[in-house]
Amino acid sequence: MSKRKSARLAVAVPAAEREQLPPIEAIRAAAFKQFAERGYPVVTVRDIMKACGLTQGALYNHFKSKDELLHDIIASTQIELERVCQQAMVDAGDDPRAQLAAVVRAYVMRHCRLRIEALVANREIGWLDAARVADIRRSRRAIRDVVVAILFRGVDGGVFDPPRIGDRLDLKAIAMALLDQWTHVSMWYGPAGEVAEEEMAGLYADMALLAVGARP
Amino acid sequence: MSKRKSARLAVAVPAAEREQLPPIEAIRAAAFKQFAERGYPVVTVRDIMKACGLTQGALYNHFKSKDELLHDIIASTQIELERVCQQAMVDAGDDPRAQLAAVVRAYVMRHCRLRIEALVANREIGWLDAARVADIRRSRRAIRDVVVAILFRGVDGGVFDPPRIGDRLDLKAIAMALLDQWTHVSMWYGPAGEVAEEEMAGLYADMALLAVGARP
DNA sequence: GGCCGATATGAACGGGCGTTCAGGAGCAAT
DNA sequence: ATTGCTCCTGAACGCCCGTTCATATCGGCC
Repeated sequence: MSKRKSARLAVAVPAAEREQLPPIEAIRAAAFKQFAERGYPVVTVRDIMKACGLTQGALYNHFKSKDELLHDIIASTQIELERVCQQAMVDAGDDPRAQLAAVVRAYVMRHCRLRIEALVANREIGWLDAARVADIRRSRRAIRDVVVAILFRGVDGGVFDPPRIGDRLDLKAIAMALLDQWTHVSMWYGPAGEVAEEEMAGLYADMALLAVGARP
Repeated sequence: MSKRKSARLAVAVPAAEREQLPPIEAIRAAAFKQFAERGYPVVTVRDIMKACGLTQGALYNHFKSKDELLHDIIASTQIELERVCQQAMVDAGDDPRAQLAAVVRAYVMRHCRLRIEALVANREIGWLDAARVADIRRSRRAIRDVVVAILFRGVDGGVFDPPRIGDRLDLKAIAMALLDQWTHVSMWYGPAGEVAEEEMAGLYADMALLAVGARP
């Protein structure tokens, strides 16, 4: 096997700040960067620790295992994403259109700005063991349910008219389709890109409102 | 490391047909299944060959390396996907609305029916070496360009009115957003599911037409 | 029957893996 | 000066990896 020395994904270096981070934070940062660039299973404990200027054994003073390290960094971003989405909905008032737009903006903006973190959280989750993966999936379901709830209120109040399957309305499928769209902007959004994060978030919000048949 | 004995993703067994396949096809099938379930880097050559009732050395009578095997199975599905999309557009006549709907349907239907293949093609591409990954990316770009071209003709002919960023129109971003949505249905669509493939494809087509502001 | 090309075997190779652990370094409190 | 604690080192352990290769098997063809 080629063992992948080359990068899967270019990621900007966090500059010279590395030196004064406490070791546990340096490990987290190095792990994030390397997992994003090359993927969890081919990044070795030795790789991560060398990037922090330490040797492999020192990892186990801060984490029980490589698996726990992955869970730690995924869980922290996932929980924060859940919080941001809940907050966006609450702050947006009562109109489901405003709520949906606010959640899309928050979600997409975060996936543009913190694309490394989003990438790792979404792509590497499968390497966690069963107990830890369940923890993350719960949070994902919670976000999906926020979207479903907004859609339901919008349909109920007559401001959304989303496409149906025959005469059935599958809000869960629609929410999944929208979330897939928002999530994977982190796969291709260019940080030095031509389009600003806010503009991208606005575009996605407009598309979402159109897709669910929001009345103007 | 846990080395992941458990499945990342449940996949139906191809039944008793395995026995009469020629060896190279049996290897391809076993590799597809295992890569989908557990991910390329943790599936060993020994795993794949044991699933075919052979030993590890026999792989190299059919493929030059594990990497070539991955490229072989990804490329075959990717090329076919490209062909299906092109064909769908051509068969749909001149109306960009019919063309877009046809491409969505073809794309989503394929990603529901052949979800294992789609999953591997989309998720494991990053493990290929640089030369082989370029080959696949070209095909993906070609599909994206099909979508961009349809959008362009639709806007040009006044039947699409997609959201803009300020006054700018970013058809590439819109095409990417739509493709992300269609692609990742393969991550959660349940084959024994409540919704048939055709219905799901129809739902996605409706959402796409709404999202680009198609006139009725 | 004898030969050949295609294909399978399974030991071997060189290397890397996650994790453990005995020992050492630095430092604050005694 | 001594103790005790935290943190780090780097060798060691047991295991598995992709790949190679000498050897064996087998079906078809002269």
